[in-house]
Amino acid sequence: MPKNYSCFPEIYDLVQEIPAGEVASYGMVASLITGATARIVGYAMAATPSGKDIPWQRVINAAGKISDRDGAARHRKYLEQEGIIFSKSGAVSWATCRWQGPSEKWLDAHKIDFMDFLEIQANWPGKPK
DNA sequence: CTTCTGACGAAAT
DNA sequence: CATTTCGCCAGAA
Repeated sequence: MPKNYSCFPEIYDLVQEIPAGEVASYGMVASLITGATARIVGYAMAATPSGKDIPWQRVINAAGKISDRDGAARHRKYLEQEGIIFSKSGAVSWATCRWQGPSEKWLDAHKIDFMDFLEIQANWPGKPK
């Protein structure tokens, strides 16, 4: 497994914008960060520094499932404690708990035009009507 | 340079 | 739904 990517700090910064009770996919996070891909975000979560208040558990895969290896059960438990509901097949409902995106403050700080953001957001999973 | 390997994703079956 | 296939991309060996 790789070690350090230059975009990790930015990824962590964005993940901290996700509130309890909501979840995002690796791809969603990557879509807002230049140079990042869903895979890179996955690596970042695996290397999340402990004790820095980074809600890594709120980032799951595009299928709405936990794609963890060993700590899958623990991962799911954390989310359930935050109010996330899992279906019988083990997936969350994007329509009800999907993160809607970062604050405008974050977008501004990272120089992302709001209209561009809306375009990106429109392609996120489980498009809420 | 080549090959392998992922906390991934989308499309096809 | 679940599985398979292929695309993806930066490190490690």
